[in-house]
Amino acid sequence: MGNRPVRNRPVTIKDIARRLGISYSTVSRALSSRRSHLVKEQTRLLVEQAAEEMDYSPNLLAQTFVKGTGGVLGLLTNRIGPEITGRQINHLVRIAGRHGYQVLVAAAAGQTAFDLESERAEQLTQLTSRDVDGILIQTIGDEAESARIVHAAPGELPVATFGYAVDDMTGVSLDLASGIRAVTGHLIGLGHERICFLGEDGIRADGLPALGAGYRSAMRMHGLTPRLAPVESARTRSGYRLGKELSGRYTALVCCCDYTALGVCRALIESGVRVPDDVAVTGCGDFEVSAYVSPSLTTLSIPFEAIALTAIKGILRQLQGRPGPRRRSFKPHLTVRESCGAR
Amino acid sequence: MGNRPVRNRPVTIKDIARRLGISYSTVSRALSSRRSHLVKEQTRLLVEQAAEEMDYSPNLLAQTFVKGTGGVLGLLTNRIGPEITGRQINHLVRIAGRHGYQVLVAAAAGQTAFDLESERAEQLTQLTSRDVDGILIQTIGDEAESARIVHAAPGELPVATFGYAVDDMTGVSLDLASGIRAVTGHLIGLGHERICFLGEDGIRADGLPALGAGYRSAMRMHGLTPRLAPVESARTRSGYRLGKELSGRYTALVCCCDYTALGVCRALIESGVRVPDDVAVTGCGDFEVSAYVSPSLTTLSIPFEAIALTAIKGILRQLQGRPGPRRRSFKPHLTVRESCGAR
DNA sequence: GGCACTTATACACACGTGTGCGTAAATGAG
DNA sequence: CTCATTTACGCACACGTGTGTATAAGTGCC
Repeated sequence: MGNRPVRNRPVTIKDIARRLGISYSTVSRALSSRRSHLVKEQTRLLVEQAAEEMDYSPNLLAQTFVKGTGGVLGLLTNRIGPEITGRQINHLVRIAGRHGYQVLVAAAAGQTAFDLESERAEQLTQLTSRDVDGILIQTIGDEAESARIVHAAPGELPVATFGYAVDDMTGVSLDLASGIRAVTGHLIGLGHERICFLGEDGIRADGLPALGAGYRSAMRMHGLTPRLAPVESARTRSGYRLGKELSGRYTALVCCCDYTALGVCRALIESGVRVPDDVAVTGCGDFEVSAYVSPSLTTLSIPFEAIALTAIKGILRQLQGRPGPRRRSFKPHLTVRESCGAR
Repeated sequence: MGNRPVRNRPVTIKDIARRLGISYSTVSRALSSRRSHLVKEQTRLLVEQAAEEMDYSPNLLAQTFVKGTGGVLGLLTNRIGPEITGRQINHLVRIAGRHGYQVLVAAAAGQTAFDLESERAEQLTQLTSRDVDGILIQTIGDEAESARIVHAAPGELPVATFGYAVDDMTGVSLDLASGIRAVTGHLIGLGHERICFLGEDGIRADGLPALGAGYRSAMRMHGLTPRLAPVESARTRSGYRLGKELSGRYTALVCCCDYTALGVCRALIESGVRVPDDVAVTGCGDFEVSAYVSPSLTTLSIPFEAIALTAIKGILRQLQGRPGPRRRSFKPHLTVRESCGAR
């Protein structure tokens, strides 16, 4: 890190004031004050014209500094699959932009779980110390960090989580457990009994781990013994490997991610196992391609865009002075296609 | 909007100074100055201990304000496919985070092309007026805005474009034209003559429009007449529609995007056309699923992560005072799989 | 034309931090 | 013990903008 970089300083309101021979507070009022009676109409016009000519643009950093508000939302992402995270960032940025906000993205890339937690806390304080107007927190996949997050997020700063519910904070949660129960139930209804779940075996009842829990509860409800195959990551490659191993041992495979499912399908097909005739496969997420692959994928449709929109609405609501936690839960929707053999 | 939000003010160096009965400039030096001889070791320890106890964290906004540098990179995205943009944002955020930077993302969502250009300019000045340390500009797909971008980006602020080359600015470009020539040439080598390109018909020789240009040049080189089918967007749905229309009129379809290609494949298969036996299909991008669908997709592999890394390296280089434009070009790599019938 | 009153502008301080410079304290040498 | 030198700290200003308050200028009224 070197010293202050030398750049051609942009014009400030002081420059405008100097040129017009007036004080810069007058310029400030002329440009920013809504109550027009504080500055003479003629002066305002002069100032605006000069600002235009001198190509003035306000220093948003200074404005944020003094006003404590500056049109930026913070976003703390989570290390789940890059596709989901990337897609969510994209949605959030677009929606925020529509409301006049830019998005400051912080990512924690810790190696160990502990590193990751403390890194997330660190990133959060960085966001707050930059005086963002609100913070969006993606909460899926990591364990037990909610308390720390809540603690790190200071009192009145608008915060919205999206992923699983965190205590009584404003946020958007996704009921993955009920969704995966629906998927599993659907397969059972089709006559399957040897059904395996491919994903991480979660304890907690929400977030990504909820998938495993939901699967187990559905199996037990029908008197079937649950079988879980742990997956390294929610990627195609990982599903492919698992598909090679599991080939032929089950009649149905419930995957924690569409990419996992697609990898599995490929592996099965290469091994001469037919999908869905020999083995049914389901995914989770309903990615863009999932309706167009062959066989098309039976999966859980997740309203990613609605979730992003609702999270941002939650922030905006708090910014408008309507506080109080406001929780909203989305249910994923079972989309039946070819890969489960139901049609 | 609204007045300054009331929050529990975080502790400042003044609070520490008050508690210790010393001046706050001493506190500032104790906490930030690298040259240890400016403050007594004992004082430094006292200050650090107090800071720890009071849970002090520096106001990054104020630091940025006074130093002109604050660990934030700006990113101006482009409205190409949400998948590519999302993925690139994800890469950039992760890599930037690894170097201690957060990323401030600005998105322009203009409806008309003109709106979009002026919005991009607006977003750019917003980024600079927030004193970001550097700006990453995604340049793919839009026309003729390079001049405006260059103009809007002030003198010495480190800037790196990625996408196509912009004048003599530091950046990363992607030679899509040569890539698509390789794809087209490969199909011609397989004996195809009735080859259609599915994408936008570009004039400019770089960026996404370069795909059309590259295709045409390859066709002409072999004495074949180019045929172009315009695509609405680089999405599966759009490819699917086109696939229904074109079914059977060509022996090979060169698509501008993997998603387009997958949509096309689906449409063809539904119509009873076999891929690759009856029609060869190729994509562009080599997305995560493309190796795992059936038939697996012959496509152009684009080193998205390397591009992101190189762009950020370009910014860091300038920040370390090694200026001067530094251009780097990547060539996409032809990845032959099943959908073209070559294996 | 003087007084009360409105209006438009200037002055000064604030936001939190960094830093050049002056100065008091501490230290050294003679 | 005195003077020169180093060391550690405080003062004051800066970054660019917003805003409360004092004040000068303008206006109306009798």
